[in-house]
Amino acid sequence: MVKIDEVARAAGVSISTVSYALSGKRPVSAATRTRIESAVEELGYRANAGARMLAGSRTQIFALTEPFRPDTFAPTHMAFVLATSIAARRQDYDILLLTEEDAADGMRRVADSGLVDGILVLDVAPADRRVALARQLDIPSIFIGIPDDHAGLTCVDLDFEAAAALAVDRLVDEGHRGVGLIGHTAIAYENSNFPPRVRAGFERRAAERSVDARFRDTGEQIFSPSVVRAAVADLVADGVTGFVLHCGDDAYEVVLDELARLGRRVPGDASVISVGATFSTTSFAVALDAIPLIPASSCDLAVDLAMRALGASPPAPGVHLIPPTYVTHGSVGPPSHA
Amino acid sequence: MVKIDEVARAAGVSISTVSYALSGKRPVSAATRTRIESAVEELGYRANAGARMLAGSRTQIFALTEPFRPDTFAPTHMAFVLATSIAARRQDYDILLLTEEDAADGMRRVADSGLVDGILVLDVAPADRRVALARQLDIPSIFIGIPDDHAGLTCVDLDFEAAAALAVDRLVDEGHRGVGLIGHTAIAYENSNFPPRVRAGFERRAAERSVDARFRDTGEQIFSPSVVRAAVADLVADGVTGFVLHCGDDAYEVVLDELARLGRRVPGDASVISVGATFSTTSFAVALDAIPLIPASSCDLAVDLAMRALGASPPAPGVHLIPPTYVTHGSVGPPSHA
DNA sequence: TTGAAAGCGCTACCAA
DNA sequence: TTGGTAGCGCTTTCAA
Repeated sequence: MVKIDEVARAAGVSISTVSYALSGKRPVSAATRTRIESAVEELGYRANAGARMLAGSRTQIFALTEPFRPDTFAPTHMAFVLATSIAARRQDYDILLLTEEDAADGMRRVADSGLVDGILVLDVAPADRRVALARQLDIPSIFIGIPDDHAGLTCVDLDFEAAAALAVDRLVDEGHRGVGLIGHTAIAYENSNFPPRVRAGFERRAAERSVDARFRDTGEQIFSPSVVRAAVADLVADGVTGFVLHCGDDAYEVVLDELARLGRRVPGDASVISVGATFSTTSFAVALDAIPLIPASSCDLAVDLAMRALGASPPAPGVHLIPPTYVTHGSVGPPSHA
Repeated sequence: MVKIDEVARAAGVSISTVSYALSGKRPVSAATRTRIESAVEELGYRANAGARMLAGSRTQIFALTEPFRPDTFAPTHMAFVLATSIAARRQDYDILLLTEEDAADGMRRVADSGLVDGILVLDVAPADRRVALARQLDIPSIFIGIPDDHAGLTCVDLDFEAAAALAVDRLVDEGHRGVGLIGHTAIAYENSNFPPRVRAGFERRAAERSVDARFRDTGEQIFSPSVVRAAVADLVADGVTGFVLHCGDDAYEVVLDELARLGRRVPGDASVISVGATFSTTSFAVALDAIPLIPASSCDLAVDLAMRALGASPPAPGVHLIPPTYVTHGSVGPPSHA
């Protein structure tokens, strides 16, 4: 382990100059900087993490808390973890995983020991126990997702309500008068924060546009193909021609298959829009129009907010909603009877 | 942030006594220990992580490298990350995530900066670039999975070959003379280390037992239902009555569905054994006998080896294979024509 | 059984 | 533009 004094000696400067050259917190002449940089390169110097944490004011680590629940959709979860890690590395930060049963213990531990500079909170529940804790800690927390009680918190998320409303608008603009939302499992509406928001946006905009709106979930605890088939059949029977999908990818398959079985062609007889998916919607039997949930968008912003919270003028707490974007793939058109 | 000297003052002892009472590295009288512990409790003291890293010899952090590839099976991956984190916490260690494109950069960075005490390597490829690096670093690396070239490395994994052999034995013992392995996608046999090991164990034992062995993958790059259906149909036509499944859970559904469509009842006409699954095999149409891959087994052992590698007498490098366990659920019986 | 104090390797203040 | 050095909050050696 080469230390800073060896670099200083090799470059013929003082220790402090090496430190400043590396941190950029003090001007260093070009010539000196070059000498230092090549010394660093040759010796393979890397500042000791512990010393840096102790002497400096930053640990260069963010904690990421994500309570793995059994009903968690793994691919989406992984995508967010990955996106967070990438966003953090871009700012020279590392991610420390907090996956204990009691996430609160972990948060308190890393905050009180000064191990991390901030906490990123994933997989937020409507009534999340981490909310109360975040308010107590003296390091900033950024929530990716929006708990019911978010006063004083900094939250980041896709504007799910706007996304659902946009989907309804798109369908109604096309002439559909009956729209249906195929949602997640019933339990997801209790454990997660965003399914209810999609449903609310969907129903509100449908009411505003005076169209008939139906909602069906895709199972009780876990996804059930038969529940999905029944839901699709019922909605079709009720005159729904515009479908909004906000569910797992396996449910997508079933919805499309059931529509086909019922003789409804997409987009001829039925139009379909995916809302809030992290997976590609182009590899199904029909490529689907989508208003995607892009993990990188949320995570980049979250890390950015965390960085700013550590800065001289921390931004005020508040909810940061990311506007939805619509991607066309040809699964939406006017209803056939129109 | 309460510091150690405040605890010392509150307990009426010296700083060093507090440190020793907390670390247990020096005997402390019961009375003194009690006073210190209550002071710690009351003040909410927690040792500063940076100071500990700098002064001590341990950082209490392990890095976990896991290059998220597009063909990674997310649920399994997540299960391993979670199991690793839990195992680490049990030893009072935290997990730092390394998910950069170039995992090697991350490994070198955390090793050279002394940020972590060791590295746990996940999702190991047969020809893994992290192998060469692990040999250079001066902190221990533990591989969860076995690369082709593992000389001098410490590796942990389920004994996949023995697991496949055990499945074959079970089927042959029951009277089956034709066995088929439904494997992962073709690309997984290049990118991952364990699918080839299952296949090898399967084919070797089948040869030893003089039964006919067939192998089919479940798609080229990604899982394809039609490929699976064709595979099952072909194997059935070829007289296979004993099926070994080592593939994604979505392929399981298709295999069982296709067997049903072909009029083959399980276990009456065909017997099925799951090998190396991390998901439950009891919630399919038929509950399946299984030789599961238990993430906790591998990860507990890996963390244990990492801890020992940091100890006074580090264990010699080597491959640690975990013996397979067979779980009966009623999907195996004698073939109907026997 | 306990205390005093010398570092651990940096950062950043104070000088020059 | 650069250097000297006092900490940062612990751990651990040396003494008592």
